[in-house]
Amino acid sequence: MSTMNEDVIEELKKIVKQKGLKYTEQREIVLSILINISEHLSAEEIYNLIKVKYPNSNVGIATVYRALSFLEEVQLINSIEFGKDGKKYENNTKTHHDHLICTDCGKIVEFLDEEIEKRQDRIAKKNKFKITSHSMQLYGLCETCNK
Amino acid sequence: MSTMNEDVIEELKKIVKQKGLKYTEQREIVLSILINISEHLSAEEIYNLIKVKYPNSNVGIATVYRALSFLEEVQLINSIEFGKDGKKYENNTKTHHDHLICTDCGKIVEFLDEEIEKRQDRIAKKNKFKITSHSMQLYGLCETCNK
DNA sequence: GTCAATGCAAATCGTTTGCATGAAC
DNA sequence: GTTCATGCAAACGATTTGCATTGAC
Repeated sequence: MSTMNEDVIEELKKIVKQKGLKYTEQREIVLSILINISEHLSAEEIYNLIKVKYPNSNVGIATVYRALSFLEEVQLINSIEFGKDGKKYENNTKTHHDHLICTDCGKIVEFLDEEIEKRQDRIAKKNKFKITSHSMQLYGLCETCNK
Repeated sequence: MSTMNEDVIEELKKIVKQKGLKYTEQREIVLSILINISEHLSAEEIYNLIKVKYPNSNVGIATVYRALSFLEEVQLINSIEFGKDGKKYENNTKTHHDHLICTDCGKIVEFLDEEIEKRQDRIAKKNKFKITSHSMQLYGLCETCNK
């Protein structure tokens, strides 16, 4: 385990204590899965990974959903709506970015365009909206699948 | 009924015939609903509207879903993923646009920013993706809900 | 008459909930 | 010991499917 990962776990402990809640192995496991993988995972994929990586633990799918909601609420992870592929989660240590998604093989490329971000803010302002989040996905075929 | 609406119905008849399929009242009703309303509707909202507007017809919810898939496939309508609000449909007579969505009252503002569109294409090209579609939603609070 | 399209009910998928039990504090 | 979190199974909402029937051609 890297130092960074332990930091996030410490952060979780702090938040849980501060909220007067209880620190459980299950929440730590769900967070660990997302910290140690760079992919975007669905709740079910996380559940399956837990069964592989922590075979001695007994974590129910409902607990995975509950842990994910909690972790998102306290901003330790993010969720992204991947259209027909449903909701996926990623850890929140990375900076904001959007996604380029191959509809054939599922490959995902992350990108960030400052100018687009600025223009989004401008559009919101023009329409008197206070933006809380945005979601932008470009769907298409990656180089390999386009042959 | 305006001339434009009848045009779209004619288009549907043409497509159905060309594909060797059958022209049914149900498909026409679903398309009519979307043509005559400027809102974004879910499958269930369309189903309920049919019961109100065409009380003598007997259209099942399954047929609504099947008609929507078909109409989207032949590009007469579009669907948009509205995050937690699910999938919604709109007719395809309008030009491409994105959405600004109020998470409180559900208000939707459509917008188009040429520069953003251009930059999206550029990002795709740089990553050797062939874009087929994109989805961009800005979520936030509208003026009224932000008070 | 043929074959696609329909209505209905059952099935499915992803997610949430109620509740009795177990674990953290 | 109290209270929160869990596992399990049942419930849920949205969508899909199987199948016998109907309707377009």
